[in-house]
Amino acid sequence: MVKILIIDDHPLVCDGIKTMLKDESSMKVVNASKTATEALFFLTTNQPDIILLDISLPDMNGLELCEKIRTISKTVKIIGLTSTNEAGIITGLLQRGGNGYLLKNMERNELIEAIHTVLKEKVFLSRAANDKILEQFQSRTAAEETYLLTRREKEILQLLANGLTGPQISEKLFLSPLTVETHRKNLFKKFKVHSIQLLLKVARDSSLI
Amino acid sequence: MVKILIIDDHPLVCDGIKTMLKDESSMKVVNASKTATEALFFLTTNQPDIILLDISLPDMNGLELCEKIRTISKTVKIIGLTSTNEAGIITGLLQRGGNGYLLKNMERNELIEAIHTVLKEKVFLSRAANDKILEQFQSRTAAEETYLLTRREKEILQLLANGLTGPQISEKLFLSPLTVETHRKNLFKKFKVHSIQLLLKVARDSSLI
DNA sequence: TCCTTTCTACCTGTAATCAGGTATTTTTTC
DNA sequence: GAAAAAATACCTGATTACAGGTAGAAAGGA
Repeated sequence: MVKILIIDDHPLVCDGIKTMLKDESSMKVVNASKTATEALFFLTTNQPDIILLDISLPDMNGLELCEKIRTISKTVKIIGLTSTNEAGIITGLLQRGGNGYLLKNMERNELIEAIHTVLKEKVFLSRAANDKILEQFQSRTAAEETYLLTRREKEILQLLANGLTGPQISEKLFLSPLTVETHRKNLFKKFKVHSIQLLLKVARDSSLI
Repeated sequence: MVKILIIDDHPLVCDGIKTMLKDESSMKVVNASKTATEALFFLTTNQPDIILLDISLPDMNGLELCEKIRTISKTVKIIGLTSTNEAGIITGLLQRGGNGYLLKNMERNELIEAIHTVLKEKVFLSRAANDKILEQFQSRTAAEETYLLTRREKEILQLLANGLTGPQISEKLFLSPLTVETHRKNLFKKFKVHSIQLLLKVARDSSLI
């Protein structure tokens, strides 16, 4: 009997998962915790095989909780659940000992498949999660390839975004003000702008700052 | 028999609502549409009493769909569903003929109460939604009271945020460049900054632009 | 109708930005 | 070790931003 712990503060999600699993005679939802604290307490006396873990909980970040659970149990399989498909969260979860990732708009068969996969010591990523990681990688790469900022340019850009003036940046980085000017002009050329305000606007819109 | 249409692309949510309502003998979920298109098609031949409407659908904004549904039926009660508690969405829904608003982390009794309330021709807002509207109002009021920008100052601020220079703004607003300078200096004084970059940073952080 | 607020415009002077480059040194890559 | 890239710094000149004000007109409120 596969024992499943749900950690999610949305009753809809918990009820939905129970409904999806009710015909799986080999699987049983043993608890549904609404908070990280509740879950951790439950885990002091219980050992589920699978944890379905919402990434955004009221009292703790899901990634943080994943890490804590992993120190408590090396063997429990942790599948992340979230509404939004973000590459950073996916990789963050896997780096903290997570075994899989599902979006809340999953279908029943996908949930079942995820559980079977992680029980076989494999990592499960939904197709959407896979696509998102790839897309994000390509997108960031494209953005970085579009502008190809050097190390110094990135640094100057960030300091400009923080509101520093050219002279202030030259003082901070121990450079000649004229050097900072040159970097600024190089940034203008790369971003095809003619003012610091527009430079910051485009950079912000491109998620570079 | 109260006929309920669910419009939501998350199977978990649909299953969860069905589970919550299964003991309500006077209520029946007659359909669960995953997209706006599917819902609108369903509504050509069916007349539910209640619609539980997810605000973010794959093929249409929920507020837009609310408006469309309202042109099809003046009497159906529409309760918005969303994960995030945003005052703008809440008021937007009500302005488009919605009858209520629920967060997806609702409990079963809250869903039941919402349905009963809107059937009595009343507006239902969850406590969280009510609190959010009040908080947002207070927050914006506080921000506006803090800075007390005049009409022209707000205009200048927005144009600066769009990347326009002083001379460009003077041309656009048919003002003397010196007038724009004065407005800019007044903004600096109110925000206690000494550069346009910092002005925009603070204004952005305060959600004024 | 008067007072207050907002808007408009001006002044001198300094600092920073912007443009359009050139050129040398250092670091990185092959 | 050589070539390429990055970093550094410089030049003249023009434009814009910033500072610290003053002052009158128009609009709004009491």
